[in-house]
Amino acid sequence: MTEAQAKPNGPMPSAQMERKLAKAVERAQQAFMEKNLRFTQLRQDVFAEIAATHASIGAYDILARLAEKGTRLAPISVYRAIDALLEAGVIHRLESKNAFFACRRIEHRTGRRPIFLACENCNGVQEVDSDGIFETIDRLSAAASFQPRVKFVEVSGLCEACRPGKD
Amino acid sequence: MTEAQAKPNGPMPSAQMERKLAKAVERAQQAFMEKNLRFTQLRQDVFAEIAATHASIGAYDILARLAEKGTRLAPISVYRAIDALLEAGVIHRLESKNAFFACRRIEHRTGRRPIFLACENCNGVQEVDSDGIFETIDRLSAAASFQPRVKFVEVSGLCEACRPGKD
DNA sequence: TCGGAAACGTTACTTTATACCACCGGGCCG
DNA sequence: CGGCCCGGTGGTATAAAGTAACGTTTCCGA
Ligand SMILES: [Zn+2]
Ligand SMILES: [Zn+2]
Ligand SMILES: [Zn+2]
Ligand SMILES: [Zn+2]
Repeated sequence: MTEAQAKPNGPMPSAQMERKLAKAVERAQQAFMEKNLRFTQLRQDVFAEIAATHASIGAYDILARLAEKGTRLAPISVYRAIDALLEAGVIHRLESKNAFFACRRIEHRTGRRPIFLACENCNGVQEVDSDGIFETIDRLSAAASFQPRVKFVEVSGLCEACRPGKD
Repeated sequence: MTEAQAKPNGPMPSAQMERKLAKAVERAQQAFMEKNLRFTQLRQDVFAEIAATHASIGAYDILARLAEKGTRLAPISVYRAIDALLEAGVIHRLESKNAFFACRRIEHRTGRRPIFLACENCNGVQEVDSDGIFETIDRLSAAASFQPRVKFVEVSGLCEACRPGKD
């Protein structure tokens, strides 16, 4: 896993990946500005690392990758950056895996919640529209006199590419 | 926050609690028999500890409570018991809290999935019928060419008893 | 009754996450 | 200008959650 210079992360041409990553970072910056939060260097570095994987990644993996690039950090620093990124809504937390991934849908930052489809093989995550699930949850909660605050809908399985019996 | 949770259902005489717990243990035993699994002493102890809280409880809390009663165990032993209890379907795991609670709906052992309403104040958990949510998830997964394996829907919030602004 | 599988004990370890305290740098008040 | 607050950061240490490895015991069916 040592490459000349750039991110060795997938079958996509490095240049194109770089461009996409830069765009994602730019969008993140925008999100921070809109919420009057500071997109510091550390936060940017951590976000870039998460966005670069195009999958879910654990806090300590981020730590390790940054370390490889010369940025040695304490875990707490990464977690603080992650907290800020979560607050800005530019990443999501995958509860079932204790991992994080970059949000690719701008509308999530305005309160709209998706559901997460997490591949057990490649760690890729799809965010798909909840199609009324959260409304149903609200209704069920109300019927149970329960006041919902945070709702998690996560599905673990296999994505199309990782599915067996297809070639 | 490991001690003395208020029960969602108010104070209950100790004798009655004992009786309820005994019943729960008995039902668990039944479930183990039906699945040809062994309801060993360790598993029974761990289950009793979980069922006694009437709320979600972490593995290390179980460990501590058993230790107080003279049963000193290694973490792995508790986790092995938990695995068996999960397999038998007599407890559920709350992914968003890394905690476990006793199932109070027999029908869950036959594949029917509920959604979980977890109180952030008292740690009580309600299991309510999913009312088609899981079917919706299946549909959304199919539309995304995703093959689901494990699904969970968890809601974190406040139960009726813990709700502010009501007395 | 004996042989293999399941359960358990013990030790050590990994992974995930937070507490605590000091410091720095920019905005703000006097 | 000078002192102060405050959010962000660095560093150390430690808590919390979960697992690997390996040997021993217990159970159960042939
Ligand atoms: Zn998103
Ligand atoms: Zn995949
Ligand atoms: Zn249940
Ligand atoms: Zn409550």
